[in-house]
Amino acid sequence: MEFLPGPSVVELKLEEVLAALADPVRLRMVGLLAVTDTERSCSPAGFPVELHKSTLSHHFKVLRAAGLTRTRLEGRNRFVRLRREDLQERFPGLLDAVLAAIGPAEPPTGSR
Amino acid sequence: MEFLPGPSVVELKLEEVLAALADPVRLRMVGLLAVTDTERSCSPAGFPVELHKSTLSHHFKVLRAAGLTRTRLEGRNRFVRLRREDLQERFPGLLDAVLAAIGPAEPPTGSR
DNA sequence: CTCACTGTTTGACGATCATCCAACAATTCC
DNA sequence: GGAATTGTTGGATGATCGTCAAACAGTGAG
Repeated sequence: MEFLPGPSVVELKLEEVLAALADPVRLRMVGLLAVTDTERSCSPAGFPVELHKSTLSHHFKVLRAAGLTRTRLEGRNRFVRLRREDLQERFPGLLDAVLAAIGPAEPPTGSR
Repeated sequence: MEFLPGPSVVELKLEEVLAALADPVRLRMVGLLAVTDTERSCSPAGFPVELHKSTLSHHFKVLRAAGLTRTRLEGRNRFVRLRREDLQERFPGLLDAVLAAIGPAEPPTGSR
């Protein structure tokens, strides 16, 4: 099981976490990840946002570099999930407050 | 008693609050304001940051526009304070978590 | 081995940001 | 009334950001 590198718990920086969350696209991605609190494929099916795949890749990288998410490799697929425990340990209550403020995100089952 | 205009509680936007906090200078300003949780003069004496006064003015404006602070006018002086209750009402736990994450800020009495 | 798929990287582009400088504005002091 | 004080504003500057397009890279399927 292989993961892409990211900061350890003690390396998490408040400013980077806040900066990563201060973008509407990434805030929505975090909200979607929080819905099931499990891994989610990086594919457009997993994140219904109308952006170029390179833009999504950029945002995934920012979230990972800030330490908000962990990315696992499986063949040519990437799976990403929130680092809720790590963030809770480093900045207690921060992510929960942000997720509560986001409000109910749309469920992953999309019946439009 | 006259205040500069700012958003009402319901007008507070999560992304703007996070964006305002995602800057190291503003994060420090918020931390300093939280120390005494009272009004603080906008003068350089109240905020020991080595920046141009127009830059401080810019940051005060961003904090106020995001709804993090309220600014009161008194002659040619400005006094600013955190809107802790408003932020707690709108985004429960968010500001407390941020302030806890900032850690102990230096006390306002400066005996270097 | 080639092609398809999933993502990443690089560069270009326009927009936004933080900073400083100079000028300006309102208030206070003498 | 003029000077000083406290801030604000506009503009310039360089840096950063989000976006897309094209090219690239690793893995899987046939």
